[in-house]
Amino acid sequence: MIAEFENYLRRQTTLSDDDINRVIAGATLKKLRRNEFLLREGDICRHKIFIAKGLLRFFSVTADGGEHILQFSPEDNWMLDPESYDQQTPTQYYINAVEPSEVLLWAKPEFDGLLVSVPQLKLFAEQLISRSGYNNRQRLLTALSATPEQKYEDFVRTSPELLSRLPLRMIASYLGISLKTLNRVRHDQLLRS
Amino acid sequence: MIAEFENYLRRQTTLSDDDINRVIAGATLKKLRRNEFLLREGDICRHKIFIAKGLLRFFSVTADGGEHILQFSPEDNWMLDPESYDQQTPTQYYINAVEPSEVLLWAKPEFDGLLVSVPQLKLFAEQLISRSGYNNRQRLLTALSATPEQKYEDFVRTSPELLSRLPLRMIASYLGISLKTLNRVRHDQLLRS
DNA sequence: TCAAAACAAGGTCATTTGACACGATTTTTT
DNA sequence: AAAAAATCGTGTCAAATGACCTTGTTTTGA
Repeated sequence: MIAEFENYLRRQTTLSDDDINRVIAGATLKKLRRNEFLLREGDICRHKIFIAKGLLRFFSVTADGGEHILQFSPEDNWMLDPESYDQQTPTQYYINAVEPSEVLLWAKPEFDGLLVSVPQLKLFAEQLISRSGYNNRQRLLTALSATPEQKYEDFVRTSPELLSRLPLRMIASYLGISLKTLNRVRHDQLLRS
Repeated sequence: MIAEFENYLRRQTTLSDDDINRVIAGATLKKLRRNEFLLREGDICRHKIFIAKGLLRFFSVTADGGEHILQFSPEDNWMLDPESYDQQTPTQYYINAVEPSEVLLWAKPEFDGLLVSVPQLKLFAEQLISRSGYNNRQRLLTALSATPEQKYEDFVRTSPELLSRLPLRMIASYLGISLKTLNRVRHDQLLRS
């Protein structure tokens, strides 16, 4: 569980052994059962989350009870509500485990300390924020401009490894289309191949 | 034109007079005619843009020729393609002037220099990036979950000052709905009021 | 100031989409 | 191992949406 995170840092950064140990020392371990929640609407997002194993989802629940998934985070990714975390204000979102998962948590004060004492980590964090921004922009463009069929093809192309790990209703929710429409798209593609 | 920017910095930051002058010294002025372009697909986004007067739009053109607007930036706002700017790679987007506009430009090397020599500016820039991230996330959620009517109401609520400055076809493009649907929503709201 | 272009608003119609309901399976949990 | 829950794929139908076209008006730029 810690080993996964250590390998991740070695692959993605050039942090020294000491720095890596400093970062790890600040983390708390947590195992999540399927469907267990890490954040609910109204909570304050107090931790940065690294997913060592499993798969989390980040979603919103609208007034009519509909769930809308903004992000999936499988192992070797991070998850948080940036707005709620940065400003320590109540969130409008939910985070829960799609699969049984193992995560590392850093409380904000500890992580802020690490950002100062490990400057390399700050650079790395900024990279991650940038990438997340690019992704969101691309996702917004797709949501605005693509047909349901294009949205699904895009998902298959960019996240093939998630396809078999997610129930179709979650993929539909992520793409902003109904389950019915998603089934139609998949059915039509079978005919064409 | 520079006065607008100076006022903006005084309102939004606590930069010293010296720092403000340093930032201004790095800028180039440019006047834009209605519909003039600052960035086209394939270009590299070489400048940060501050809008002193007028209104710009940031959009993508899909294979079928459809325009999809991701962002409007009126006076006292910034505009750029972060991915193309950060990495100096070709963009997939367009930026042009909705109204005759006056902008300030900083080439990336100069602005990077300012971020180092004026640490306060760096903090301010990070704030802006965060806010832009929050906005994008909110926008993505709306695009995924809201009905055309809710999207329009949301736009009227969050950007009333833009309503009268934009042709309806651009608002429709920004909301990801057809002009026909937008007209229907507006017509129905007239009846109800 | 005047011609050209852009725009708002609406009509028609074919298509797409979602809501609801239904078994047949598969997966999860007890 | 059995019961409960979740999932997948499908059928039907009504409603929502977009493509295309037209008219009258406003705005723009020469």
